[in-house]
Amino acid sequence: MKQLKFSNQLCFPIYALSRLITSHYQPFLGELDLTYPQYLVMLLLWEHQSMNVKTLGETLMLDSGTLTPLLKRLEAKKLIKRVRSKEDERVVNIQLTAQGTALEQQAAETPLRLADSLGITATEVQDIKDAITPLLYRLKPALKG
Amino acid sequence: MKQLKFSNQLCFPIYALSRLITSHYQPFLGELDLTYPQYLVMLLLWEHQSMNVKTLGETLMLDSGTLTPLLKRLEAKKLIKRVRSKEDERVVNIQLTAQGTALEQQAAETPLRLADSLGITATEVQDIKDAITPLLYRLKPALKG
DNA sequence: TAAAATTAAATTGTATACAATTTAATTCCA
DNA sequence: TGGAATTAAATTGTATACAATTTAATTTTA
Repeated sequence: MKQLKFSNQLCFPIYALSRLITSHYQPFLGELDLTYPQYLVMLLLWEHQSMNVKTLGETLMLDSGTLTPLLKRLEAKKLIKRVRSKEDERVVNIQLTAQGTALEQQAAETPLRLADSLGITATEVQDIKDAITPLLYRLKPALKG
Repeated sequence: MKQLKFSNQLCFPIYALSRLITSHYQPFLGELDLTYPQYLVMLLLWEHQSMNVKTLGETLMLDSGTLTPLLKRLEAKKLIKRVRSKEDERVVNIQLTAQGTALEQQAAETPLRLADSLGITATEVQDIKDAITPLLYRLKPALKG
């Protein structure tokens, strides 16, 4: 097998699928005025109320160079507050505003609308997760799925 | 199942894995002075000698807004030439330079080195491809795998 | 055949990504 | 305990992504 043949690459389908799924999110996230990475941050905050930048970064595998400006944009939209910790002044805690909390209701249908848009079944979701999760965990042991 | 729970999302593992694999390419592609998207373009050109921007864009699922500056950077590195078609002046053909052709030799070990870096087996590669390809094709019928 | 529609790239503007460096705060430890 | 090492964010700089618009060339069609 010719290793350099484009069609033999594994990474391209993953890279392409990632962008393709993100584009399917766009109409729904557009209604919420969120980008996909912003939506991931909001998902985590709806679940945990407050997280600091480091923990967000570990969970999303994004560094402060990506997160700091992203969080400033969420703050500008008044969805979150960036509060420097009293105990450790190096740490910035990200907290939901009332508006940010309220957005969860509007986002409630997003996963189902996305699944419908992708035309994907629960079985297929599980098959894909089962196939890629071992690799993901092996490459990034710290990641909490 | 709470749909908005972060851990229940399908897209995040794909998004994270895509970036994680790209980061594993980095040391090898760095030796070639290529980014991952630039490497994908070079893979296609090594296989097809010449492709126009539209065809590259269809294959990689990238638009001219991404490709035009990327191709200008490859041209600046003297790996490709951008030649406007005589038959249809709207079309820009991308051709390998001698230097771009020669780079294929240096890149020859990249797929094996990546597989080694990921610690992935041929079986696992196939499982992942099998799991995601149907979805990829369904969402983007034009894509040639 | 000439205006209308379409097409291929390029351009513009916004938002990630990420390496590398910087800044400021905290922890280590001789 | 006080300087060295470490840590958390922010900053800087480069390179994607992609929506929307623009430009120029080609094709359609009235």
